[in-house]
Amino acid sequence: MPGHRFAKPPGSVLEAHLGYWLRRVSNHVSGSFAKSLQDRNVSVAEWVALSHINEHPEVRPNELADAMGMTRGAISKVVDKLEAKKWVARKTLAADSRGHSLFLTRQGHRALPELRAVADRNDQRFFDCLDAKEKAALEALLRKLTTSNDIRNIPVE
Amino acid sequence: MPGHRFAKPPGSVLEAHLGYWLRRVSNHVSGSFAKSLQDRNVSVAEWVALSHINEHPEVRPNELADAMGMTRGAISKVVDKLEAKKWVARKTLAADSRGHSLFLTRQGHRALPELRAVADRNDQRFFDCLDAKEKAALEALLRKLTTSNDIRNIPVE
DNA sequence: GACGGATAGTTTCCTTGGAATCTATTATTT
DNA sequence: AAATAATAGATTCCAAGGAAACTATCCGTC
Repeated sequence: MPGHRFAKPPGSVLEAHLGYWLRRVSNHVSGSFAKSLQDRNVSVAEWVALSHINEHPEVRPNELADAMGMTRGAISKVVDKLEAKKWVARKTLAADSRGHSLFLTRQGHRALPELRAVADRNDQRFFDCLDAKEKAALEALLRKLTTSNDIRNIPVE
Repeated sequence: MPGHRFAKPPGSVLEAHLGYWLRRVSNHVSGSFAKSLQDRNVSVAEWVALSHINEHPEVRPNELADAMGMTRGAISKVVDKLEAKKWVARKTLAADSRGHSLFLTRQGHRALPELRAVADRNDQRFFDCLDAKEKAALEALLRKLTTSNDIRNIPVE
């Protein structure tokens, strides 16, 4: 193992930052995922929202925003898109007429499997180069970073 | 530890994807970095470009785009910003008048240390929760993903 | 050495997402 | 119960980045 003896091999300032590597890889993975989805005219954010609403029926836009790490404004637009596709509907709460709850339409449910397949394929393709152990290690590290930095998580319920 | 015994605890389809975790953490780290920089009116992309040009004087926009994983069009705009700040200058190549080379101005050099400090702090803060071993593991995994997926890398020279 | 392609960089158009504002409703205070 | 504050969601405005078109130059061929 050469070059590990005298402090940081000069390398690059950028490369010294884990955030740099993270951004690099993440942008690439997400970018490629976005490209796979764009044949279907679906954005990554739409997929995440759809999937989340599916798993948390009756979520409120508020919570969805938290879960997805986006602002309410952005979520509002994403939901608009999904509503335009007739995949998601908003229902005004009985208790509080300011609030809505979100749920999938029948069509939304029908759209899920294919999108999930695209997501699965994309993920597999990218992380194929890691063996099971490495994948587990990566996931564990990312989870640790998530919780340690109080990154708003999917309502764990 | 409940619910860990029978195959994949249903969890969530999203959470099953490493790309999801990656995006989540990466967005958060970069977002926070962006916020630290915005007092100085500097974007993450500008920091990366500045730093890269510093370490590779005379790079061409072309190469910078490759290195940063951005399009030439986007780089053009980032360089515009840096030029407006008088931190970077373009010099037309003698050999090929289509091409430029980029280099830091004196002011650009002077701006570096403070920005580097911001970057360092941000990175430390986020990855503080990992010990040295974990950090090394994470970096190794990200590097592996980078090379295995042929993510255009900083010209390794 | 003129013409058809490649190439470098720029520009234009479009989409996405954040910040701040706005509207409508509900909660709280007095 | 009137007035004020807080909250949910939508809207507006802006900056960033990709795709594709555009401009200027260079290269290879004839």
